[in-house]
Amino acid sequence: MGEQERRSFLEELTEAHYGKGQYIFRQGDPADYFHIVTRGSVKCVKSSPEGKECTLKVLMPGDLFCCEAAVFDGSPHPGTAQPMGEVSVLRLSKKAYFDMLRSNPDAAIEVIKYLGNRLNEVQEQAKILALDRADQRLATLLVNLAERTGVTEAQGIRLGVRLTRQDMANMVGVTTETAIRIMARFKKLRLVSGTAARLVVRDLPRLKELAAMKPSL
Amino acid sequence: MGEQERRSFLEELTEAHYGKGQYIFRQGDPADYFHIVTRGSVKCVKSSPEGKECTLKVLMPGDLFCCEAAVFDGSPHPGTAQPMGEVSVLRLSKKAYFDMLRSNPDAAIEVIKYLGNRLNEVQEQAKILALDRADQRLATLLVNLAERTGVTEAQGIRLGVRLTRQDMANMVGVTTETAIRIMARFKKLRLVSGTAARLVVRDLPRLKELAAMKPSL
DNA sequence: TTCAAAATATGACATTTGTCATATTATTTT
DNA sequence: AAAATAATATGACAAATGTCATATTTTGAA
Repeated sequence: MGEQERRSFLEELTEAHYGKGQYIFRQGDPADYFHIVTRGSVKCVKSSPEGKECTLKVLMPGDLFCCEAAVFDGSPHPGTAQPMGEVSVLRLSKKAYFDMLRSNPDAAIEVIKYLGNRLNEVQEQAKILALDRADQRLATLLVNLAERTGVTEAQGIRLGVRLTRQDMANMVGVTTETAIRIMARFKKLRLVSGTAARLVVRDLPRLKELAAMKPSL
Repeated sequence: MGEQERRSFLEELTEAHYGKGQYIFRQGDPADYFHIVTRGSVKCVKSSPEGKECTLKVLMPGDLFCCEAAVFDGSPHPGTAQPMGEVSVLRLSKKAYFDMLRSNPDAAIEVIKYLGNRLNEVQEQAKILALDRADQRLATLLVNLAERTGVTEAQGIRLGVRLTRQDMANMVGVTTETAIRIMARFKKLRLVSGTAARLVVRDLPRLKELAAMKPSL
């Protein structure tokens, strides 16, 4: 890649900031940009015709969200991207993204790797939704978040994202009430503590067991 | 890409055939090849520690199955690839695949497009597993298969894949009994007819409605 | 601080789905 | 054709999860 080309990509790379209550894009919007999270976290949400919502993924800094299919074939965004607090993202126009991939095979391979990982991740998630009970799915979620975003503290691992029971419910495909009841059980068993703003995983190993176990506690 | 290079890729491209009862690869196997289906259909299956199974996707001719993450970072196959009847696949070694992507940006972009579409597909599937009832999920499955593999006949659209109720159950995350009961209901409503070897969708529009509808029939 | 809104909690009950047992019907194989 | 196997069917009951109502607590904003 020549200097010229590199400069032209950089010119098309802009940073955007979003806050609570805003949307980066919404389900059905035209897909004109390729995005990269640089600060904060972003929720990827899909909603059904009846208004029920499901959170597919929490993107962290470094994550791409391109909605590839949409960017390439001009179809609308299949879901909504919603900031969780203050967020910054880099945006690259469709054309610049495409040119970059064409002229930079290494970048293309990185994107392939990234998409491959995401694909595996979602397939694992689909398996869990298809086969596991609600409490197992919730345990799996807590384990993943603890490992991906957790900060070790005196009492356990504090999650790096603010998550209400409703958020968790949307991530594992249950109602808010069910999520609340299961979390109450987990709290009683000293597996977790705290709520939304300060959620702590106190017993990772037992949560992991529970995620793979038959009988519900 | 020079003639030399092209020839070297082709040299590494071999065709393999599989039949009923065999495996193309199994969950946990090392991932050494990139595959393309050329004939027949292939089931992608994941199983849980307790032995329950879930079918994530039926691959048709033209589909890639590379388990990208696995091919790139040397991790084991995250699932099993199982022929449904007689199947042919092209296999390309890891190294040849990688070289091909590096030297051929257009191919890399095609792979990115393909993976992007797959990602959307699985995310849609996850949404459905998270939010819809069993009968809606089954209706969605029948609609998709009718549109993807169906052949129009006098009585309706005949599916191009052999699918037992158990197969369907594994695809939508319910037990075999539940799939049987729901299919019995669909049959009574004249939405479908036939079993495994000869499954016919008789009323696509109503199945589509049902897939998006609140009350169960 | 005080008030309003959001989040968590809990009970009673309905619905959905799973489990297990057993029977019947198709399909393959011998 | 007969036997064996696989697939479909159905009932009775148990377990998981959803729904709706309402209360309490926590958090954030005026």
